[in-house]
Amino acid sequence: MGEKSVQKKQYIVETARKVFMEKGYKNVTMKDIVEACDISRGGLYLYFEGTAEIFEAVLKMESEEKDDVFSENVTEETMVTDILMMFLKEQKKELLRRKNNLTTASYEFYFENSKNRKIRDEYPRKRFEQATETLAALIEEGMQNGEFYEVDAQMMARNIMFLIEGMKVSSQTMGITEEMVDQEFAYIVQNLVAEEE
Amino acid sequence: MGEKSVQKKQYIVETARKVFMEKGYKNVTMKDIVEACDISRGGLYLYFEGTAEIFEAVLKMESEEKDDVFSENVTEETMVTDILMMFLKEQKKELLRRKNNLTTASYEFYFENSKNRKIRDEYPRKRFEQATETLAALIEEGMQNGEFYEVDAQMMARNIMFLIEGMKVSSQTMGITEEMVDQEFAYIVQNLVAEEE
Amino acid sequence: MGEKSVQKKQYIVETARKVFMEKGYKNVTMKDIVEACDISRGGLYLYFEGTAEIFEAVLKMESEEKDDVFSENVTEETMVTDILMMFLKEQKKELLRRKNNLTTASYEFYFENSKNRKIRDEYPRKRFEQATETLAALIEEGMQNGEFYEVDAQMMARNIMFLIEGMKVSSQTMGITEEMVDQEFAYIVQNLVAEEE
Amino acid sequence: MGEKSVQKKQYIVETARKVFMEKGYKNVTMKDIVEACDISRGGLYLYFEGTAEIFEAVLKMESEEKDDVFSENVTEETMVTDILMMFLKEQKKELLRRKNNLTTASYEFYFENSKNRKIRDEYPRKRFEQATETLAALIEEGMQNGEFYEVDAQMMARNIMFLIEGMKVSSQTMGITEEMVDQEFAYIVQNLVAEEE
DNA sequence: CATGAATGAGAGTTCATTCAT
DNA sequence: GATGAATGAACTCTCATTCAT
Repeated sequence: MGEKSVQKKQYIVETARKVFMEKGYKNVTMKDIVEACDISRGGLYLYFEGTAEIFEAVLKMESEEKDDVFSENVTEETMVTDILMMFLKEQKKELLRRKNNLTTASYEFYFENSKNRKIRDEYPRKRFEQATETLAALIEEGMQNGEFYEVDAQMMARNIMFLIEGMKVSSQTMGITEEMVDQEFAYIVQNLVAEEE
Repeated sequence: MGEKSVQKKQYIVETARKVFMEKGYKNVTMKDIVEACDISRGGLYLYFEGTAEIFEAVLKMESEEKDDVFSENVTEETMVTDILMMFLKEQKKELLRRKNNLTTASYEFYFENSKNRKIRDEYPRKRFEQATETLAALIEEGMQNGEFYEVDAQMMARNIMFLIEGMKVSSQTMGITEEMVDQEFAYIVQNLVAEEE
Repeated sequence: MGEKSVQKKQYIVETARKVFMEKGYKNVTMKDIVEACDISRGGLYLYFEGTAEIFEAVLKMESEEKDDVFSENVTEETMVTDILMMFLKEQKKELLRRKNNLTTASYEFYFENSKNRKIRDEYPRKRFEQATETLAALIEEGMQNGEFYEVDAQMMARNIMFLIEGMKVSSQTMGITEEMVDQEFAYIVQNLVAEEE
Repeated sequence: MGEKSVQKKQYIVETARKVFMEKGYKNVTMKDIVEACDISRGGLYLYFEGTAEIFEAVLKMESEEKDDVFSENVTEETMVTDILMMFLKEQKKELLRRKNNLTTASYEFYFENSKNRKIRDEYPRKRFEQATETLAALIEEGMQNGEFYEVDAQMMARNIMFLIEGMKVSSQTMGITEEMVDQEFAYIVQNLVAEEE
């Protein structure tokens, strides 16, 4: 595949991403994507075999682009508590974002492929585990420099991740308010950050 | 609709329930249900206008049948801690049940109807809020008789529910192990139940 | 068929008539009539084999009930011109009646059965010929007592009937105004009635 | 839609036209047209959304193809009376044509859409008014050069059109004979054309 | 006579996928 | 590579008609 083809593929993935954000995963047809991309029906099939493959490409792009809040804007001296705060702020933003949100589509895709080990391991699990690891490391660090209480870092990290996952899915089903997010996040911080005296 | 019809409607809902457990919500067609019920195409339409209506009937049935763990097997003298344990055990059972599981279908249905206030309020929100209320009342009681630490009961209840929600959705996407459930639930108990001395 | 059955059949025909006025002929299903009559599906089939038979019964009823403007309110001394005027007035009323109008349904029924000699002869042709005959007789009479010009009565009658037929169908397709009807009828009268001097 | 598609669309319209002539409007299904055209089910939907759209295309084609008897075969010196005769002859041919006749289908279509202003104005009304205008202009001309009696041209034209409309619909319901047409047309001519002396 | 649940044929419509150009 | 017309399978939904009660 030449240079040009790579660009076109990239273009399709980016355009399809918007469609998935709008309509979820299962509601999107090849026709929808063809129309959004303004390319030919046959043309799309030259690059992708179906919506599943396209959505996987979207997920791959997402995970590559993902800004790592833990590495950005962070210098040696940044306090661990501040990094945690930034992480939570970022999560809050995502939780409350109504549009430009790939959450529903992703869940639908994961459900559809829950028996496909490759997909399951590569996307939802990987995402969850990586975040958990990073968070655990952060907590560890916070504990070491006395910012955080002594806890089981791994355990705590996973707990936070499940909590966020629960809020994320709830935001797509029953809806959640900013107040609810704030309360939950305050609870996390309160259980973690040692009060300065 | 006569006596007989009510029975048949009930039969359809029960049969459809199995189909939804097997295939999720969006993958199920009227044809699937017709075949599962072994009735005629037109016959099904006498009772339901489409899969959405059938699924709603399934949800309604579910919520009516739902065994209330808080009220069963509970006498005046049962310790609050034990009731909590029973609740968590029940949740664990549901979280780990691979088959006979309406979770995926429910999420798909909620996603599909997330902009439909009636559905959103009547099912996912109601379910969440009722469970939260009951749990909060339980925590309150545990606090009063000294079994539980002093916490913000409402807050704690919601936190637990989001956690369970997170685990529930994770069980359908990346999968979770019994060990993970045990750890999380242990964490909950540890944060709540005052150790006897 | 007993007394009671005759009444029920009559009731069905009358009710169906309203449905046909509302929806035309081809758009009406057995279901529509069952619902309008509030009887059982099977019950309707005891009396009629299908919509065609019902509509024929409606037509039969119509032709029996039809008030004969030529015989009502007419005494020996009534002027022929006045009878003509009454006839035209009656036609005008029918032409302009938007609702309670069986015209469209009738045409649809006639079209459907245009190759059925029995239907064709019994309804549209009979209706047309009877009206033509009566009109011709009237014109004849008018000519004899000097109220009307000398014309070919048969010819003139048929001409008038075709004209009315044209306006009738036009009223159901492109629509016609009261003014148009008045002009056409004035033209008829002017060609027929000798001016008194 | 490319060159090729335009041809195919044209082909569909022409083929469908025959089907409508055969079966009327309401009796024709997409399947009928698919089979007549010998194309695939889905293929037809690439060009038309339903029978209504196809029939409208047929009507459009008809009105574009319509040979204008007033402009053909007419030189400066042709007598107005002769043009009128040609017009009536043309009408007669149409009235008596049993097959290849779109009349029934058109009426059915107009009935179905009688509340749709766009359709009503664009087809039955336009057709009627245009014909009336042309006829009125012809009569006017005939009056000016002394071929016709002095009459209200507009009035007369409309009268003739309603008469023809009445015969047209009658030909589809009760049926009409050549003799009847001749008599009516003779009557028209007699009322219009001044006898040469 | 009367009921109304049940049937199954058939219409409408949409989509993934192919293939000649 | 790219196009977009074409296909046909699959689904939704509605009705006329039957039949056990």
